[in-house]
Amino acid sequence: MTDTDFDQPPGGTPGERRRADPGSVWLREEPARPRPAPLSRERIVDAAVTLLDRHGIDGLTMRRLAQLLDVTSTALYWHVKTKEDVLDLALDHVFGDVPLPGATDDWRGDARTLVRDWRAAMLRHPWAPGLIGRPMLGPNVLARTEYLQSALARGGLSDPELTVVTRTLANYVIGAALTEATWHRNADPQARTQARRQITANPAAYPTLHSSGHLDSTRWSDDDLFERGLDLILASTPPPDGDG
Amino acid sequence: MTDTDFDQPPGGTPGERRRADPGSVWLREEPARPRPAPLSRERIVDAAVTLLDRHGIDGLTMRRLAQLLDVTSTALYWHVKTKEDVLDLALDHVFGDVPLPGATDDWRGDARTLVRDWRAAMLRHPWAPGLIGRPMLGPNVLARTEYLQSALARGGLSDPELTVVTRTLANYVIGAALTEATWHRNADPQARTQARRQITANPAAYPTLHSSGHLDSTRWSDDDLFERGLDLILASTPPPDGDG
DNA sequence: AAGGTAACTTATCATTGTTAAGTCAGCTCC
DNA sequence: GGAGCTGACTTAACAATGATAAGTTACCTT
Repeated sequence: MTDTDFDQPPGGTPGERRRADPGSVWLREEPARPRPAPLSRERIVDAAVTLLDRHGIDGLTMRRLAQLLDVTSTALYWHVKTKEDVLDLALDHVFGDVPLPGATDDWRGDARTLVRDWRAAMLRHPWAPGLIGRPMLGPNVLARTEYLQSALARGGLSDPELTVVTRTLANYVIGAALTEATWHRNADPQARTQARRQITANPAAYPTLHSSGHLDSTRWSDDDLFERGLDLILASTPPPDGDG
Repeated sequence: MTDTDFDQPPGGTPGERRRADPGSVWLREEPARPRPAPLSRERIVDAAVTLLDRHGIDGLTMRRLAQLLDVTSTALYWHVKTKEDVLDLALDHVFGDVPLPGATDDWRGDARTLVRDWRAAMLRHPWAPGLIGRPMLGPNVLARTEYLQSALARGGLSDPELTVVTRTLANYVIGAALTEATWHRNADPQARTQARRQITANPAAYPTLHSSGHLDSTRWSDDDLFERGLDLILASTPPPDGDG
């Protein structure tokens, strides 16, 4: 919490347009940037993401956000109706980072790449998974889901299985990102080790977890586990010569 | 938000031990319950769950919680260190509701039952999935994970696959509960239909989603889809005569 | 009866999201 | 070219919230 970027020395606020007492004309600097940048909704979202990345979900307050933009907090409400709007926009912004490459012959590879990037985007902004829990209907999300499902459709999936696999993949990536981000967010890299101690402490209560090295990040890499889980789901898709 | 159980008429607070001005002895009711119930950590958690079920995550404030227990808000801090503690305990409480039946011969059925109940417990308390995002290390969670993994181990899974399948199932159920609870929480049953309109509105942008009836709850039942997704993951486990 | 301590209550804060009302530049319109 | 409108802010202020510090009371022990 003791960080820069707010709590700046009260004498400062560098290149701003403070009203103050005018004094002599000669001492007044010419209004080089009387309106440095018009403060758009986009700039607000960018700043919000920056702040969220730096200080987590609790670190985003309207006042800090405003301060980062060199504006009063109430100015934000001109461009945005509520703080929840900011969060919604920030979340959608994250999904916009997931690339939508062109479809190739390898439909399975296309699906895998999308899901992989999906997870990566969320892990780059560990606060994002925690925000899922409101209707994710941004055009960015829908577009990615469309891409995913169309790839699966190219693979021969149809009617009920198509929806099942699409949803399963989506649920899988959300769940994985959410749990991984939880560890990621506790900046303390020892947090997980500490957690694991709970299991190693009494192996009698958790015999299987103990011997399988559950939560043991030295034994299992999250990336590997995710990829293998992905294989597991995609492997169940019909072989190339499926009917339909 | 205009609901009962707070906003009770200011004259009321029925059977409480208000100090007030003593007045005549005869008018004072005898102290039938001077300490109605000692207010344990358990009672706090129970009340918190009640409040969360009724008013969602934003409806839980320390003051309302206290009011429901007929106590001042600061009294809670004697039994609990912070509000986050209350949330952690409430979340763990939910997982405690997932039954842990004895292991049967049908290990696949055991795993399926556990995961199914896991999801059901979260959907019974739609605020719960939103709270995942803190180190879920309560003994209840660990016990259920142990049960799940031991069932899979009985099925012949070992070393890397065991961890992969366990995690995949956990991620799947978390993701499913989270997204489903999102719809569930918007009490408006039309919300989803309204959301779907976004797809049906321009089928050109979302051809596959459109023709597959994505989000169409009249076409797909969430329960069915979940069960099929579960089949999909469990089907990839080795056949009965696998090596090991 | 004395004293100690568990279990509260009464005051009180700082922080937060948000609204209402003022200000001020730049533009249009007569 | 001044009047007035409006977009884009600022200043002031509020109610709600999580939390702390300092009382206060009931009960239990000695």
